[in-house]
Amino acid sequence: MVELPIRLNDKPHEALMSVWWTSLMLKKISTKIFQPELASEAQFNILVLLKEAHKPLTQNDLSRKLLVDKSNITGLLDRLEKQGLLVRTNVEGDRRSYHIELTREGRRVVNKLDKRYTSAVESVMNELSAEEHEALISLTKKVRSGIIKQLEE
Amino acid sequence: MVELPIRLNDKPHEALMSVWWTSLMLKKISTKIFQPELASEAQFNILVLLKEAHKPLTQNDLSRKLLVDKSNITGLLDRLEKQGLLVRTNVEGDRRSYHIELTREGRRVVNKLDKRYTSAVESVMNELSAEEHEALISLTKKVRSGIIKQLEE
DNA sequence: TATTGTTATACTCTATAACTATA
DNA sequence: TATAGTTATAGAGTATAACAATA
Repeated sequence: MVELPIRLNDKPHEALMSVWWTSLMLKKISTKIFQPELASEAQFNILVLLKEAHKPLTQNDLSRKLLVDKSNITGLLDRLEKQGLLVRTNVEGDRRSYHIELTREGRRVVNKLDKRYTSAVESVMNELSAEEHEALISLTKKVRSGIIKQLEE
Repeated sequence: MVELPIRLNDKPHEALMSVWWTSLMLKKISTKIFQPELASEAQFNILVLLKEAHKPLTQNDLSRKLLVDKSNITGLLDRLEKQGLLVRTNVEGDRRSYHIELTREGRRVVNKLDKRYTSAVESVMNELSAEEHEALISLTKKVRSGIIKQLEE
């Protein structure tokens, strides 16, 4: 799996597939890391977003940031709320919306997973130098801006 | 979404998350590209693997190459076979196994999607130069080798 | 009229374990 | 005993459309 499972003749395609397969593998280890506290990466993404946000987020905010439809955000939050990791609170001035807030337990869990996750990340990313980290950031950012254009077409 | 939705203080983590979010976006466009012929990226991965393979593949081969459990390969192939895109044929000398082969229709579909996919890839990857393609390939390969080590721990 | 969130529906994928047939 | 594939099950994510309450 370090090598791509297929051979490609053109480099742009190979580069994209290389990103793709890397993320597929990332997904495999992430599943291990998040268990047993969380069921999925989607749940982790939500908790991290809530943790890092400097202001309260609505379900709509989460939907836009995570590219997940609002109808599915409802279900994701239901499961996390049921586990006691977050709560919906009323928004003053807009009775249609909720602010999503981590509970104390939610904060504990996300911090714990973040540690576990960060240590796995360190071990993985030790393969690369500081310059290579920078390069990878800048290259994938370019890929994303290509994707944005593609999405707009 | 060109910018990561969260700010990170350390570069290795940022680099990994950048790969992660890029793949999340890739997944979004891939869903568009595969429809209506295929239901998922998992199905496309199987067809591409079959197309590129230079020898017949068994379900076990697919399972190992795609990191998908063999029990789930069964279901994936069932759906693709039902659509007439592939067939299971007996393997001479091992009555436990099947060789999975694309049908004429399967070949037609994978070629069609591959074209659609390739043209989207080109448009996305035009953002990068030839040298950058090479760099991205080599960097993500390093990340994968880090992941392999992590998986072995 | 537009927006926020919910409900309903119907697939698809995934993880796990127990099972059959064959090697 | 080990291996290839199937079956069964339950949980989780996704896409889509219709809906209620509020703005």
